[in-house]
Amino acid sequence: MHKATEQLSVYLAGQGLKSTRQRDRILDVFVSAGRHLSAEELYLLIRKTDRRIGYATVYRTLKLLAGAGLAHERRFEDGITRFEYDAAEGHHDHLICTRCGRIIEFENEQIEDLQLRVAKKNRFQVQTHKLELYGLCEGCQSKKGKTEL
Amino acid sequence: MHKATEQLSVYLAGQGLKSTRQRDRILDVFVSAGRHLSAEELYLLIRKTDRRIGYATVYRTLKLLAGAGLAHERRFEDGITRFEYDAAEGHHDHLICTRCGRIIEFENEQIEDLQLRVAKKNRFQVQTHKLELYGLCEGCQSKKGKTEL
DNA sequence: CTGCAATTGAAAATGGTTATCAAAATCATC
DNA sequence: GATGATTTTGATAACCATTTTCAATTGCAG
Ligand SMILES: [Mn+2]
Ligand SMILES: [Mn+2]
Ligand SMILES: [Zn+2]
Ligand SMILES: [Zn+2]
Repeated sequence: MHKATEQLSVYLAGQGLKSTRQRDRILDVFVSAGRHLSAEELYLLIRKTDRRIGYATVYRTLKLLAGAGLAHERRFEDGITRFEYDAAEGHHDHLICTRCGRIIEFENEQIEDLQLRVAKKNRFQVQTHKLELYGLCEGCQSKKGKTEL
Repeated sequence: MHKATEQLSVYLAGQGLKSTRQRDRILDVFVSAGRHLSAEELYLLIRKTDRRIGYATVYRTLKLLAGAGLAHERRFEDGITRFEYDAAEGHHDHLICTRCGRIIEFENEQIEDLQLRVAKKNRFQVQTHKLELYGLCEGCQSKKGKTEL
């Protein structure tokens, strides 16, 4: 039993919720993928080995995982909600290629500090934040053509 | 004729597009509002003095204004697209109150510089970026209750 | 004016996501 | 292991912001 599966069990038990084949399966495929996934992408991945899982269940379970702290919800500019497995590594932000969709992650303590300073100056109490840089990844800078996002 | 109206005329002429009562009206109300507006909010504002304007036209015209460089499209976490009039003052980012929806704008050159440094380190060519801090504005920090966004 | 391309408004379509609800599964208790 | 209250599931409909459609109207060059 992986760490994630264990964590989900604990969460479900604590909330008086039930452990199901679907929830275990969805979490397993989600964690294995190891990347940002939309509900549909995850649904299609799971379908490859298990056709007895409904679309709505994937949506519901992703929300559940987010509530359990196992997934983070991300909404980039294309309007599609994606989730990423979060093994509690800590916060990070994103570089998003507008041509191929590639996502690069980064952390920058200096920027985080400056954000808090800006908030303080405006007497604003920060709960969360979002920093996304859109542009061309290394591989896409040489190619020609229109963007994807 | 305001600066914005003038700018729209020039844009339309240059693109072989036509000047219409609707476009002038929408731009006028949009600029006068002086804040971030969704298509629906703008539609309702216009309705107060002119009932001969369609919903679709407001959507289309906002896109047009964005293309003309007169409006900036913003998508915050509530999923509704908003537009703000941009009198070419330059770029800014946002603090967004999750309780009352208030939007505070800020500019921070240091953060912008650090963003470019992060991009460079990842050999990423930045086109645009988005920095949003979500939390409680001064007035909402004292009050109790649930959030809006 | 005239003619034609651009524009409009009402309504239907779209697309991602959520709600509904009857059937099935889970699990504490016997 | 059987029972039964409660939760979960899957198919489908509903939702809702936005876009598309298309016939009627309008702008404007000639
Ligand atoms: Mn990430
Ligand atoms: Mn703004
Ligand atoms: Zn790329
Ligand atoms: Zn507030």
